Amino acid sequence: MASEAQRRTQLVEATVHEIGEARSLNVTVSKIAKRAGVSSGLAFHYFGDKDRLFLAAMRYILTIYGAEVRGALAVAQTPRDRVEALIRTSFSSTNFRDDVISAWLNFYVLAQSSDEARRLLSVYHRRLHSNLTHDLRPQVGDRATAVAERIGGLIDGLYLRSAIIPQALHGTAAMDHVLATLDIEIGQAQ
Amino acid sequence: MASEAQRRTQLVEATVHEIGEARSLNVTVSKIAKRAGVSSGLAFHYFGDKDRLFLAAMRYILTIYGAEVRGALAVAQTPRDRVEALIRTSFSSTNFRDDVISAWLNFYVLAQSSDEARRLLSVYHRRLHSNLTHDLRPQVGDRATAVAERIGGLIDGLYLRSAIIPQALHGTAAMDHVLATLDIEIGQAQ
DNA sequence: TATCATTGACTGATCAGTCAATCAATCGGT
DNA sequence: ACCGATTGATTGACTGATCAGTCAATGATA
Repeated sequence: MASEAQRRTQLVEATVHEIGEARSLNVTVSKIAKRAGVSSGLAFHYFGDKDRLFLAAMRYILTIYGAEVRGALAVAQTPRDRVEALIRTSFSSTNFRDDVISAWLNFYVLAQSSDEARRLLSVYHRRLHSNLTHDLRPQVGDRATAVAERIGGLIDGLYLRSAIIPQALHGTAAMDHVLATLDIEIGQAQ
Repeated sequence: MASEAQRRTQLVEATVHEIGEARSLNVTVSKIAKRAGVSSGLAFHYFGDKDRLFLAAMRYILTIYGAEVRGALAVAQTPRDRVEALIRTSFSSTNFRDDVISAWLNFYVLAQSSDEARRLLSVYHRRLHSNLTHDLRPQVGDRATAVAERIGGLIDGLYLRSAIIPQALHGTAAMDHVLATLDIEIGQAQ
């Protein structure tokens, strides 16, 4: 017998793996439960329904991403280092794992129809934006907000491209483009 | 009785509408057929299976987008105008219709598991990239390729954000950011 | 004994895809 | 003009499979 917390984690991780394997949200609760080594009944017992299991998986992904960002920021010294840390984290190997990519894409789709999913996604966006703005201000002053918007958008867009069509744009190249944009924006007259 | 071409178009358009309404690919062929005013059997008769109906819908969206781009380019005079036209078209009202947004997002998901969907998506990417590169070259010289990559990525990323969380970023604002980036990139020393 | 974890068989609903049958248009021959 | 035949358009009932969610029963623990 395991504690509720352990089971929830197992189920959530299994959900991410299954989504990654199916490359869509078309995964059955039974398969998820099987992968987690429990019965389907238990999944329903703890999460109520499939939607809430998906949302828990989304929170899990966002939590890990958030932790990675915090870790990277912790070792950064200058504001410039901190912005670079934010960019590099977005293109880290963690975020290029097949299941993580698939999860993100499907969460974007889910965000269209689920208020809670949209809320979670906008929390991520706001946090990234506020981190960027904070560390860009010493470097670009009043332009910080606008530059943060552009750097953030560029991260999302290039991530999307390199995740889906890696032949056309490797993750490393994508990251370099964002860093190049950062240099250009910082070099602008204020 | 209607011709095969007419029926195919009706079914494809109905598919886009249904995807837009469901905000996912979880739509039944029966509902699509009903919306198109025909029986489900006819949909299978013409498209074979659901996947091929989705791919046809994707081609339809990309064709319309391509036509809009061609139209906008036709009236543009200078290279700068042409790049602007490409950017503005990506944020046109057509592309902000709910069903079109939903279709795009779901096509990104589909591209993970369907070779044909990925192929279609990379055709779109290559075309945008080559258009951008061509018209950027007179303005930024050898940097054209890199700048095109960044502008293209920014378009995708900001489109995604403004499509999903319009409260955080209106489509118009998103477009302005891309145009601002264009100015900055052109203003760079070569 | 009381409580919590866990199972897995079961139900009801949904849906992709099939198929045999009907309906409409066209055409070649008379 | 008329007719049978051929071809293509169209239907919708049907099947087999899948799956979300339920629930009564069992196992473990304190």
